[in-house]
Amino acid sequence: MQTEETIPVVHDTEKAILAAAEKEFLTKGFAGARTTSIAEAAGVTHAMFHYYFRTKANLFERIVNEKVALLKEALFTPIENKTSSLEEAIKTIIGRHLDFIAANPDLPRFLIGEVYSDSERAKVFLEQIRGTAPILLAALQRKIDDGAESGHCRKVDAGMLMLDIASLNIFSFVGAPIVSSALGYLTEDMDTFVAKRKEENFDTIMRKLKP
Amino acid sequence: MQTEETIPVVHDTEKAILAAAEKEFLTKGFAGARTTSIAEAAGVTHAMFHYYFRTKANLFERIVNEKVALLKEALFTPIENKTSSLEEAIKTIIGRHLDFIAANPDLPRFLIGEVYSDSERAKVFLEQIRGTAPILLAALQRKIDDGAESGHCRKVDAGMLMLDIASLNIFSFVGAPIVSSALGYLTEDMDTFVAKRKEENFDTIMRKLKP
DNA sequence: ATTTTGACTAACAAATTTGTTAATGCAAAA
DNA sequence: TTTTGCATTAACAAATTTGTTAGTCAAAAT
Repeated sequence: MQTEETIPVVHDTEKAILAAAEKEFLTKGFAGARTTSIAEAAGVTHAMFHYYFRTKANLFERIVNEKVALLKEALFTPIENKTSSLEEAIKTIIGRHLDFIAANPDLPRFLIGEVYSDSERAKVFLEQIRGTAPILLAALQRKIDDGAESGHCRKVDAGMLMLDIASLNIFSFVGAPIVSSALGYLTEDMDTFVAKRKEENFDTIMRKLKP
Repeated sequence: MQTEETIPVVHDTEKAILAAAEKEFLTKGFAGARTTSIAEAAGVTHAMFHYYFRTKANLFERIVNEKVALLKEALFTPIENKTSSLEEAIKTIIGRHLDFIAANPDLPRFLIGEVYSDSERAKVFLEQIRGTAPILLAALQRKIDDGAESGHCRKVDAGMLMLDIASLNIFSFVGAPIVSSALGYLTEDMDTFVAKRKEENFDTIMRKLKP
């Protein structure tokens, strides 16, 4: 039995707590999360929580940072490609955004809730947004202006367009429990729904751009 | 001094607690709200909270019910008017919705958060939605189908269109702190912003409907 | 062989938070 | 005038929740 696992397996306790905490925080928010519940879900003593992460606020901050880094990476990778058309650029932005949300369906609601209820705690998030969003917006505005000059599209404000895109993409998930209660369909599998919304939202935005 | 206030002025304590609780619950959610903070904000002893409302859950439920009734009244008043065109109907729906959100800017985030974090507590909300939304949707679908037959618009799904409308309207407010961080404008006064978005969203939806 | 190190537990402690209760004062009814 | 009922307070109680600490145990280092 010494063939497998000669490599030290160490403790997965820390990872278990991290995973449990992520779920607890994302679904219940900081105020609603209980360190005892996290420990219990991780299958360890609650003292272990403090042993590894000291305080609740500590672990919370760590998880927020991790998630924000993920978001930043997914969304704010430049689409500067000179050859790509405005249409392709928008398709890329919508696609990336929607795929990311589908992979992290609890994140939008979580960030919205935390940013509002405590401007201090999720400050990192706003800082990251403020730091990187203008770059993406400037690039998009340039493409729109170019398109407008050659008569291919209307000259719309890139910021407002991004607000439209964000609204359409995010609310499909954030409002899901409410919408699926009002309508019936949405209970169909998520992949189909995401694919449908991706096309739908892209169409909506392109129609808004047409002269 | 007996000229004024011969009418019994009774206690405004109850009202003060109600007002403070509404603010606390709407901004912090059930988990984040503290009964002591509510009492303090209302300027009364925290025992008064329990004297008038027994439990935290009690008062919470009462406020949710009140808000949901308000929402229902604002949104689900029929637009059945036979004479009105599809365009007018949509303008009415968007206008009503956006005005209501502007008057209750914390409500969407609150409902979304509570519905998700505790499906039991804000159950009333989902029940109201399920009861009344289909009526509005059916009426809207009829108008769309009529318009499509006479070639005035595309035959789109009323549910999906409502999801678009809800997304565009709600997220303008829910995402406000985030968006205003990414962009600068939005710090201008709310009325101007609401008026702008109302037009903008109406335009977006009408473009989606055009053949 | 013994010392040390790190993961871990159980028990405790402190603070917060919700809820209760007995006592007080006061205004209207009896 | 007495009594009744209601709003209010202060103090207490119970439960929850976060955080600490002294000590155990096993494995690695010396």
